[in-house]
Amino acid sequence: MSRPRITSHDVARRAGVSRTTVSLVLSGSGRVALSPETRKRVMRAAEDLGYKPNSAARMLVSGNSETIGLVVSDPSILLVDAFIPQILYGIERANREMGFHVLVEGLGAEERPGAYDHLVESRRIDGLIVLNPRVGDEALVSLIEKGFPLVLVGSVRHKDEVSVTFTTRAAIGAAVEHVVALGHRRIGAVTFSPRGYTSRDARLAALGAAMVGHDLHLDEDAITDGNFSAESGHRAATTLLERRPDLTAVFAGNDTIAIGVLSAARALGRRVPEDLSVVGFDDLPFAPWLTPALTTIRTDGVRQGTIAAEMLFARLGHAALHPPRVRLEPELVLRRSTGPAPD
Amino acid sequence: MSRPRITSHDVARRAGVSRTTVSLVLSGSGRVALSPETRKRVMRAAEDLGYKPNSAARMLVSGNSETIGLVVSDPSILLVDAFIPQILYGIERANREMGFHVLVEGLGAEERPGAYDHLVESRRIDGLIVLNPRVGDEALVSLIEKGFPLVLVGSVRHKDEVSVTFTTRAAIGAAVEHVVALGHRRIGAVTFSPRGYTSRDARLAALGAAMVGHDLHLDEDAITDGNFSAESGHRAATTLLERRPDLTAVFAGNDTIAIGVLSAARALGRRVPEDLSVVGFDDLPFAPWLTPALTTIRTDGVRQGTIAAEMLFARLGHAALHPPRVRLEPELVLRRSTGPAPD
DNA sequence: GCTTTCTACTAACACGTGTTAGTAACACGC
DNA sequence: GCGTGTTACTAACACGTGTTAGTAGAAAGC
Repeated sequence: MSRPRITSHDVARRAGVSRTTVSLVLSGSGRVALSPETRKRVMRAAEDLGYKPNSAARMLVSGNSETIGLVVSDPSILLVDAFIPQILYGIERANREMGFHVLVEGLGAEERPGAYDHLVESRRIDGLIVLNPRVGDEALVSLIEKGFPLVLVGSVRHKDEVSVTFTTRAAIGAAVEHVVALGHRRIGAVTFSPRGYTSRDARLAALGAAMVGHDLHLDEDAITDGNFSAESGHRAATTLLERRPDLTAVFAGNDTIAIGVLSAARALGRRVPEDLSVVGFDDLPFAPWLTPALTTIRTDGVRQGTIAAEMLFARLGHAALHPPRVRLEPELVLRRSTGPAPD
Repeated sequence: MSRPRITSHDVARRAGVSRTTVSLVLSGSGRVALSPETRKRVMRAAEDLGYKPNSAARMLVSGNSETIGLVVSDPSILLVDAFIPQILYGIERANREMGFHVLVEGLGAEERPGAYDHLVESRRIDGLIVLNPRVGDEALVSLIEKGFPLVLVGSVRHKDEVSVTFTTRAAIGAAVEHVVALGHRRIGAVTFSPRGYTSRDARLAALGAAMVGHDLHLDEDAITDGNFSAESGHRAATTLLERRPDLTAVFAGNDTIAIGVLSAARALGRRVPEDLSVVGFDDLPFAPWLTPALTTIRTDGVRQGTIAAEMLFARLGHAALHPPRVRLEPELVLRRSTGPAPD
């Protein structure tokens, strides 16, 4: 271990040229003329010695780290919700293709003003992707206003933010249409999180709006909040179904919550879909294999992650420009957890 | 944006001392004497200016990046298996506590000899944690033999490896005991992956051994291989149950696979647990909320990740020494998916 | 009063790279 | 023969930090 590092100096000596030449060959912009023969010789020497440039030195002089930061607002969500890994995968793959690295950083519960400063100011990263941002995160807003290269997976409703989100109106509209067509009129919801997470609020608003379009109303007491986990979904659904036993359809905030809803329904002796229809959100890979197979709204987390990464590369000048806000369109997937309303 | 960076030079000027003094105050080993008053003044100046040391410069001179690499052997597993996020969470949290950063790197399908060299030789990371290593990964073995600080979450059965794994004998023994006590004698298995992943092989071997202890035999045709996803579990279980309709109990390679097994059983008209008992592995957060609630073997992924990180810190000299191989003991959790064997 | 020890600080180097300005050699045009 | 380019290369600086060797001044020892 700790055998002496090979530096560009060693390569230069072996190739019989100056260190400058080595640098120009291996990472020069081509603005300086070099004979093809010298080029070959240097590259050969580098290859022979197994030369890998020291990234710290490179960062120092260039100012770029070829690394992006990925901030997971509340990392404990990782434990229970399978959606984040999809996004992570998309981001990681896109970065790998660009030769970039991904630094994963969790934020604790504390959201003090300087939360991101350490990462940003230490120049460790060139840009940032923030997952599940919360409206009102001041540290985040200040970073946006400073103009730091930043992409949100989600939204904080800031005019200058760059973000990837999913529209909800059309798909939830279609889902409501589907459920209403099956005869349901008393519809409830179990969200995936407390208030403040924009996509929770957006999904709920879209549900309410779609119901109004059918002369229905989403009652306040027909909503209970989950907290990311299946267990929280089970508890919230139990509360909901005991308070409002007349409900015949429930929209779950996401598929993990839906697992809990299915479990709660079963525990209360309600058969799905005969007595109760359940609609999920996300279409995670396990959704078709639940009992019963879940009707849900498909969002493509991998794509969302990939696009977030591409938008960031664009801001860093490495890719074609994107519009500042990308909104993806999810899609209704019909399976077995929705059926005709009971009489 | 891009306002001039604040360097230690600026802090020095403001505090009226030399740059050296600033460096000594903020990160010196205390071997040089400094008056308390100067200390205060420097710290005050740094605070006022919001000084954050440039990490690249620091890395360059110190040789440490305070970053560990986390290699996910096959990142697409992220998409379908919820166990990896548990480990990731544990690692991330431990690193955050130590002030370390985590660089996540996926390996493509290609496993050429120099797979890890880029990360290691570029000095971007101080140490490495490898998830789901595969026996026979030469690049990995060569890294181990070079003595690079490396911790495996899993094993490649190398004599010098440092690894965290789960024992399987006792817990699987208990599970077999439980199932046999319920009257089952024809037992099958659906693995979570093809051959070559050590924990697949270990779980299968432990199952076979435990069965022998009860004068039973795990037939070759009572085993089918899944491939991480619930879908693959469904397919493999369907094949298995059609080939061996006499089986009354099935061990699933993990809980995600178990989702598929439950789904397949239902599709074939086999009730769980009345007609078929199912045992999972991992006790993921959703396991209690499946239909029926899953009997499974609890492994603590977060703890595994935390310990892996601590072992690495130990190797880097930042923490107390660990034994080179830690084996955690999982625990049988009884729920509703196992019941008396049908007559 | 002279040397010695101690305190508080700093000058100067090192880390390994990218890049700009500059040079030496040579060809070319007139 | 002299300026003008062109080609192929290199010396020297910059990036921002950690650390060692060294210095000036004061205190202490005798």
